Amino acid sequence: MLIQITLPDGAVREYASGTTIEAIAESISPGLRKNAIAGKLNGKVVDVYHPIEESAAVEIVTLDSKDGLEVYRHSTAHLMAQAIKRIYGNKEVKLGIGPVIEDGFYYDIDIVNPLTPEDLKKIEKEMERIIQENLPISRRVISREKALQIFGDLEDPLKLELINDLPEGVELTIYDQGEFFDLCRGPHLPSTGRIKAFKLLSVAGAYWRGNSDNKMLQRIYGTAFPKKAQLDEHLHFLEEAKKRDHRKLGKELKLFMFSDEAPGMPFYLPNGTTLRNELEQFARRLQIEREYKEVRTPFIMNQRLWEQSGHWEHYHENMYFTEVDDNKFALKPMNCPGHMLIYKNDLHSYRELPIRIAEFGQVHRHEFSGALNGMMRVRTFCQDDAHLFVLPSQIEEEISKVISLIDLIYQVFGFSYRVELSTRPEDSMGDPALWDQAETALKNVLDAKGIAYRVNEGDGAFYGPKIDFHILDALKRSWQCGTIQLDFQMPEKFDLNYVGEDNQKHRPVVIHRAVYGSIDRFIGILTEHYAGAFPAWLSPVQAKVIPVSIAFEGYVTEVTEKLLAAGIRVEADQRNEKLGYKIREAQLEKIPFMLVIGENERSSDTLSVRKRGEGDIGTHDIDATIQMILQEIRNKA
RNA sequence: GCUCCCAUAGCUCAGUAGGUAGAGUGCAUCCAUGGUAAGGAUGAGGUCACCGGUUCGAAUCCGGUUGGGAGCUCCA
Repeated sequence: MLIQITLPDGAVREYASGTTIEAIAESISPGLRKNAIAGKLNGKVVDVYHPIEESAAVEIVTLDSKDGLEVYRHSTAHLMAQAIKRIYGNKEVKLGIGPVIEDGFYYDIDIVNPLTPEDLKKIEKEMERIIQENLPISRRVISREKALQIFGDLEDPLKLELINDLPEGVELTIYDQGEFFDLCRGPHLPSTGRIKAFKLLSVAGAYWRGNSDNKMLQRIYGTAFPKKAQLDEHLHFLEEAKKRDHRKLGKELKLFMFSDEAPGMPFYLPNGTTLRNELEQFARRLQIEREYKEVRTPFIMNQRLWEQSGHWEHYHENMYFTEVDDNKFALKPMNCPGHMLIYKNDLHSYRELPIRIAEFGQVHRHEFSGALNGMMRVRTFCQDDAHLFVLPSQIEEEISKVISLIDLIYQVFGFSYRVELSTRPEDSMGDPALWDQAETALKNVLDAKGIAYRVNEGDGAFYGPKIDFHILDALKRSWQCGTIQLDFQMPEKFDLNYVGEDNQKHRPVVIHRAVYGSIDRFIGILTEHYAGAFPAWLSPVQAKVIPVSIAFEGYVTEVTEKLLAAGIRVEADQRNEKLGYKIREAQLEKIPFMLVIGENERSSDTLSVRKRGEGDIGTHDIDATIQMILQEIRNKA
């Protein structure tokens, strides 16, 4: 019987029923057959050996595609599992799950002895051996009973649990390669010899199925690429990313420090304080232009306020408490309740709304010790927070304005970002109908602005749905920074109201928003983003005056004072060192402008300018240099 | 919080048979007075994170505590 196969280019070819992806690839070209590692049958990824009984749309999957790479990495995970079983014993190693992730794969295993980096090397060697053996990888369908029997014989409780949890009617498959087999949906490469370049990266603990009530397994991370050069490039990227680590750069550039006396709480050194002040001032100016009013609220407020706001119920495990004069107080984990009190301090008319209250609010949250990570995850941080009190009819316009503000600010840093809409979580507060209304409002704005977004079902805050802005850092990790949250609950809890046109009381709606999110974390992200070479407007020291020798002290002082008077953050390096030495040091400090002074400059009232990233850009007179630096600062480039 | 790893001079790190510590850099002093990424000499600087145990003797071995790292979980 003949069947018709439709290829991606629209061509239709006839084959005998029972043909395979492999055979179809071969019929197209021998090269394609060599490169085929899987196929897509009506959009579903399958093995190259998969028999095709009926007419279908078929696509040959090669390593160049995303699907192909995933198959490749998945097979590498199996290869690793096989190597581990060979080394440590078939029954001694219990396999959990071994999925493909962003830049590689991992496998969770249960094994008595903790694995060390030396073990990883041993496993890699064994993996190489199995590649040499070029074992064919084949698929077989088994019944649920048979699967339970096989993994029961293997004494592998993890796989048995997986099998038992698979829904009825699902086809169970096992993939074999030599003596090794694994329960797996597949598909996989045709044989182990197809794997060319891989590397095991690290081993760490991971709870079985991500639940801390379950047993802790060992997770081995690895990565694999079709070509050695690609693997090398990836490993090189990881090295480069390490050099940009904000914890390392923060120390080197003296931006901030940490102390055993306050784990997870950053100390800002003078350089970091300058940077942070610039970030705050930048946001502050834009907010004033947009008619926000800035406030400050107490760090510690009575516990009953937090009970009223719902934070006690939903958030107390992350809060710090204290007792003073027999009264219980809490250190604020969020700024909203304070802003609610400010709103209630006055009677408001509908004519006043929207009211936009902003605060650079320092909050404290008790994070797990194991969750702390430099500036990225801390226990006290400053939010560039604001609460907008609006009429229901103003919701969409106000949200639209916030989105524009966020976009404007991110553009200055050159960040690309992703937008996510998070909907009602399980422990939500309030009427589901209000939630639906709020979610619809957020969707409307995003759609109207033509912004692409992903929906995260159930990931909203307990008081309302939110739009989150995720930026991508140098390590390609995505960080949630900006957020816009709609809140119908807080106005209820605090009995907020305004007097309407009808002279009656009405409920305003609250919009929470942040752009940097955490200023502290934003500084961490910026440090990695710029690799410590901050643009002039953010640089703690914008210019350094460097004399060729101590003979020019007077002129150096004169120049320095002129720059200071122009508002430039300048330092003079009057140490009795050689020019090259001082330049090297300023270079390591990543200072944007070095102003070199010697006899030529003094006698002509000029400066020799050395610009970061460009080198010596020649001699300029003092005022022109000042203007050039000021221009660069203003440009924020 | 949990699992594994780590903690030596301000910083980056050696110290791999248990015999009370070393380099580079930085710092101080002196010499050298210089033109775009490191001139030379001398010197100061350490309860080897903390507490306890084993031992004649512990930076080194064992236990605990604190802090850090890689993850799990949660979030900004």
